[in-house]
Amino acid sequence: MQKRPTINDVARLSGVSKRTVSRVINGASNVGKATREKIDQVISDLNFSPDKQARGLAANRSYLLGLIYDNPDAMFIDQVQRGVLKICSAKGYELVVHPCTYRNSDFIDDCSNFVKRSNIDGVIILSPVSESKELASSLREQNIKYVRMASVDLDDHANMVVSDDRAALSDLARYLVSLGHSNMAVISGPKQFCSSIERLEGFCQTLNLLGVEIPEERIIEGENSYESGISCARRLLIQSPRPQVIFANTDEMAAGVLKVAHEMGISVPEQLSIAGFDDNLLASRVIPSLTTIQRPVSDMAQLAAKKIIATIEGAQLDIEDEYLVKPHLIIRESTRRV
Amino acid sequence: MQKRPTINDVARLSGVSKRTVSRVINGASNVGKATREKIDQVISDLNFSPDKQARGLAANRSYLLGLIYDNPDAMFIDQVQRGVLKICSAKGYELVVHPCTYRNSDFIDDCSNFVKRSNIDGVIILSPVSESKELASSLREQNIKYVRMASVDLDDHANMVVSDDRAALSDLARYLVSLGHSNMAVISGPKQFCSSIERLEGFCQTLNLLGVEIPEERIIEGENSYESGISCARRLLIQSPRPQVIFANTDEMAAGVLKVAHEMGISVPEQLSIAGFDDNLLASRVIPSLTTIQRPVSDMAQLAAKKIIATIEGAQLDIEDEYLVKPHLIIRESTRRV
DNA sequence: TTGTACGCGTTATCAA
DNA sequence: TTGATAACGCGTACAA
Repeated sequence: MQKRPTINDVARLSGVSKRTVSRVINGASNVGKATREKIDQVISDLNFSPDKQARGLAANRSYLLGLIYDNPDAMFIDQVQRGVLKICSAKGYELVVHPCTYRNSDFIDDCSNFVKRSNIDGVIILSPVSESKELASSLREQNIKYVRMASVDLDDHANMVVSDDRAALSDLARYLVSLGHSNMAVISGPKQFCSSIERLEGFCQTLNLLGVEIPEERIIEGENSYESGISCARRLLIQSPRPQVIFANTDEMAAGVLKVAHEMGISVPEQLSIAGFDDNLLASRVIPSLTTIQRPVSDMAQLAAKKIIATIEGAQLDIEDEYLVKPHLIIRESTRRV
Repeated sequence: MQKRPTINDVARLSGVSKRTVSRVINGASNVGKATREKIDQVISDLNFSPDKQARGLAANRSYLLGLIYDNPDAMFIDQVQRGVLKICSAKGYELVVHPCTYRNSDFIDDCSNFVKRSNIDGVIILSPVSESKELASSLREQNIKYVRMASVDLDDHANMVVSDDRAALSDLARYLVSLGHSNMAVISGPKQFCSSIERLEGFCQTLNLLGVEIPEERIIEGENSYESGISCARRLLIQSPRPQVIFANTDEMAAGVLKVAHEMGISVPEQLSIAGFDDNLLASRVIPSLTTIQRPVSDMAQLAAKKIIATIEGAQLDIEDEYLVKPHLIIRESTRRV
């Protein structure tokens, strides 16, 4: 096993100083054309690539990107990771993951330590952790660049990728009304998350516009989990008259509703329409498959990666202005005309 | 924003040389007790932690662990990542992820480049990529430590964590026979994966022992996906007499079988018992919920992390001998006595 | 038990 | 356009 070539080897073989090689590596403009070509040749002959450690030590950069999240949806996480990697590995960055626990009291410290220890150049934060003002300001203090993925623009657009959940739920509302429904109920997400509010409001406000009102007792707060979906559905489905539509804040909860409907002998979608959010793996596998809302997760992740890298490298790109993406409605079997 | 403290600051404030501080950081034994305590005090006062880059540059170590995989089961990936992190972040390592595409022709190069670029100290490889002899030897050439997670011990035990799928399927076979079944069918995984073979053989051999034979036309090869489960189930469920049990190599495929049974009006589990493998999210959400086999994924991941770190740090631990874990049967609603 | 001095592979300052 | 040379923060022969 031979040792990795260094910048010195390149310099020696090219007959120039390593400073010049360094210039070529970093794409500086002030290098003679012939010199540059010679060096590029030697680099590719040697299959040389600069050592990240040394580079980081000298330039105070690690070429490492962090990903912070506390999200139970594994499929979402996986899509984000792959999306981010598609961009960042092409630009010479690696991705370091850091799942955490939002509700823990040492959550901020835990994340701060992570960015400190790992020396990452920047970090992408997924919802719902991304909604934490404290985390964002802690990172700002440490002078760590970040991009937050969320459902509301709670920061400079350069630091945000937002999914327009509100608009998506407006679409869902319109669709359900177009099916002739008016007797609806909602299992919302925890009210402390902006995303829950956005979705709930987007849904209800559009319904109001269309002349449909949801009575207060038909809007209950769930915890986004399957079990929570089950217990909320039980409370909703014993009301009389029984709701004919339930929108659940996550597919997991929608699956819980489906389960309860099945237990109670309520047929879906004949007697009850159900809609979820996420386009989780479940959504297409469950019988009947779920009408739901799909965010362009990979696109969002790629956008976030582009933004964080642009910020780190100090590029002044138009990309800073691009920040809003719109989820779209996926109609499956769980919803039907009355 | 103040600058991070360095080893020099610690040395100065403790009134010793940095060589001694270095000894304390790295847990060398030959340091006076009083000196050590003094230094530890200063370190915690300053909230000092050694810079990974500098450390890596000097010692030729990066304190980075890699994770290589090509597995469509996001939940599995997520569990592995969290399991690995539980161990490695406690020991001062970070986790760098690298999803890849096994069937691509440049797969080996892609992974080699990854370990080279990222400077990781070691890598954990998940199945089915872990079954690649070529990847393993390529890593060995590059002198990168690795641990492979698989269903067969295809390497030194120090480099392996194996899940005894064969034994688990033996359990499933016994269980199904105990329910009085004998009329069974199998949708196996792709035959080029060892895991598919292990599961199939574990199942069939135990059945044989118990006097149950599966005719050849009732063992068909799927691709582990939902769609594949659907097409295989169609072929199986038109056979007459119709099989009363189908074991599918993954829960995804089992969900496909469930779907087809539903379409054909075959009630599960009354007329057809179904079993899967993975304990995927689906398994407990689908109606009826799936009898399946669960691997102790987090335990396996933690074991793998312990092993890779032990190898990197040259520790001669007993942990090298521990390598086998056994998945266990989870009985749910999709299987029933005839 | 402790300390001195150098090297790791890069970037950056300053001069030529 | 190029090149000596000093950082960067830490580990480690070697010496005391």
